[in-house]
Amino acid sequence: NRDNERLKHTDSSSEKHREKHKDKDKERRREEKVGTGFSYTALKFTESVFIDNEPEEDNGLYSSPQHNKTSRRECDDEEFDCKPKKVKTEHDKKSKKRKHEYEEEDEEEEDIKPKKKKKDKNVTEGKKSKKDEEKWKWWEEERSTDGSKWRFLEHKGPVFAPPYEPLPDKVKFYYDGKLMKLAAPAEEVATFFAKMLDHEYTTKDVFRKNFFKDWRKEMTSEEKSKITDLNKCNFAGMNEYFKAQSEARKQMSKEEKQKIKEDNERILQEYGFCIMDNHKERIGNFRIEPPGLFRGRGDHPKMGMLKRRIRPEDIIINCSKDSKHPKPPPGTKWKEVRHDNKVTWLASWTENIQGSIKYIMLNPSSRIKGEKDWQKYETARRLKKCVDRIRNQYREDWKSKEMRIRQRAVALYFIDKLALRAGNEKEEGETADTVGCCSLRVEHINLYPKLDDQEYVVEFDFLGKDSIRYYNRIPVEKRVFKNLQLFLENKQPGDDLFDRLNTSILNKHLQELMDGLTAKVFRTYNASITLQQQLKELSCSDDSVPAKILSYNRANRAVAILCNHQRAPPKTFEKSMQNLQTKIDEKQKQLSAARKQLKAAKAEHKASHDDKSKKAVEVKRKAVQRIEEQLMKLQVQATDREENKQIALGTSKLNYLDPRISVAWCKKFGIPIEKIYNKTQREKFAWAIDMAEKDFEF
DNA sequence: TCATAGACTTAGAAGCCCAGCT
DNA sequence: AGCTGGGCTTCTAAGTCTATGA
Repeated sequence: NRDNERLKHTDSSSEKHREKHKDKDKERRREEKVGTGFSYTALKFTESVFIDNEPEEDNGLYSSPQHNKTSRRECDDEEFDCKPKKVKTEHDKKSKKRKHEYEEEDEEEEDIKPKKKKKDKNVTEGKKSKKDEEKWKWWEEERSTDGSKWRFLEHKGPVFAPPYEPLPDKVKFYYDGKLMKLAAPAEEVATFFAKMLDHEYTTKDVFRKNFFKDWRKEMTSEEKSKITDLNKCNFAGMNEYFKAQSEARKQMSKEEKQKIKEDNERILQEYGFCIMDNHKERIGNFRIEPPGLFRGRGDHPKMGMLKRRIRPEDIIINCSKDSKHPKPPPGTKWKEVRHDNKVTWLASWTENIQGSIKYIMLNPSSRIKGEKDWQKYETARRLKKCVDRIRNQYREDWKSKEMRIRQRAVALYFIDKLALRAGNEKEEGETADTVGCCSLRVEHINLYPKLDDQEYVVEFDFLGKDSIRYYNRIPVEKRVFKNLQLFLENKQPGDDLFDRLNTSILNKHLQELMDGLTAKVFRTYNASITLQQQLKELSCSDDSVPAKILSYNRANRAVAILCNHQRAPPKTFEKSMQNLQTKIDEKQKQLSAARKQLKAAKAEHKASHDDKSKKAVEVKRKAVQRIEEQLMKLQVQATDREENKQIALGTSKLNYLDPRISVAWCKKFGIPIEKIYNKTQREKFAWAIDMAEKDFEF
């Protein structure tokens, strides 16, 4: 039912509504709190009103959201848990996987310098320590229990964006038809715009307005007085210059390219790694974001604003006291150097568009990220154990006489059934207007008591994270439907659907249901359980390897659809599909030709019965078989690609699917892990690849 | 209790790069 | 040898959720 059409931008006609009523809502809530005793909504929830409206009909049976059919209800099952505080005991008791104890003191010096010489003899110096680090199995070691994230941290600080290089004089900029030479600051900002000329961003009103406002701030007073209208600016010369530059870069000789590559590699080796607790770890983003024009997604009110250049004076460095502190570039200072081992970042700065903090952190393959990731899936597995109880509970709560509890229960049902995000409140005017579950507004749903042959259908249509459209029509249980009707009463399109609920209330409730439970755990849980279920359903051990992989991708796709992970159809999609089809057609022709030959060979053999013709038949038979296989492979590829047109598998693979499910599947069906995880993914999921056996159950 | 700051995960797009083709 | 399509990597925005402090 899902309409895949993307819509990254809706008209904002509802905005005014929203603004108006948001205030009203808040007032209403406040009023109630202050304690006038009751509000109009509270009044409605007397028992009698309730019973009148809703005859009991709960038979206790329902098909659980998604496909999960676990019958286990116990939540206190003391299986392996990933929480640091519990690790010690559980490790000792339960985990057979952790192969050796971690002895802090002894290891202090060992691993910084590679010590395992045997295997590394023939490896070059640079690769030696890397090889060694790749093999570090942090998942077999103890975890800290005191909330500290590390004991030792040393790094060289971030790499700054290269300074601005003024344009050569031959590059012309015209204002109102007249040649103008800009001073460096204004010129730099102008180049940001000029580089984007082909992008549709630059045609948008908001973008242009924001850009122009910020650009003018960089101008000299003389420039400022002259340049008053963006429409009179001619950036074409600059634009061409940059195009020529990138063309020239492409045309560079092999040697030049090689040199650049080597330079990059050197920077990576110097700045791309840090030492955390005796291990060399890869840093995720060691380069500071260069200045440029802010590109928000969807209808962002701040698009086009100038993202200013970050200087050493903006940077806070985090490292251990007893480490070699990173040096700021000559003649500069850090904003601060601190030693906070309760956080994982190495450096941070405050960004000027939203005023939020940006961080330099480690790569997903690092221990610190991996542990957290592992823990995330363990929490989701704990949810699996008690999800039935929680589902029964929220179903009960649909009948509550308290409005806030009903809203909470219906919202939770959506989060569970549809894998919606929690939906924090956002500051208006600061970001694009997007919503999640708790922040849904009346205008985002439509109710259909009957639609086609289905009853109680809810239609969702809203922009979610990244302004990706969520569109779905889904039949719900009658009680949910009735509740929604109630929530909608006396509301305007811009009002909150769940006016008595926010993410903080919801998460507090979830925390009471299960330790560590928050809204997003449902997404992780439902994604992973769906993958496991789909894999079970779709895989067939008799299938060929490509067919099995198609099954895997389909299972992955089911999850991506559940989580609404969309992508813009690749620009070259149609063409590449056509190319593939041509290949298939050709292969088909080849096949029928080969079959004909086989037939002829058979006839020949029948007539002569000699050895030579028998061999010929065999040869032809083999050929037919080979071509059939090739054709099948192509057809599978085409199917896979077609089905994937607007669906992005990467996000779920990377963030929602317990990698142990995939690893176990590979082992069970004899698929090499490389077929489903590329190098980066294998690095990130090294822990899972190492520990999951074929019988792993999520 | 509430708003805000801070830390960290999740997200799609853009750009790069290289295998496989002509 | 050059071209090109597509996968991989990088980038950074946009979420979630917790901590903090008034």
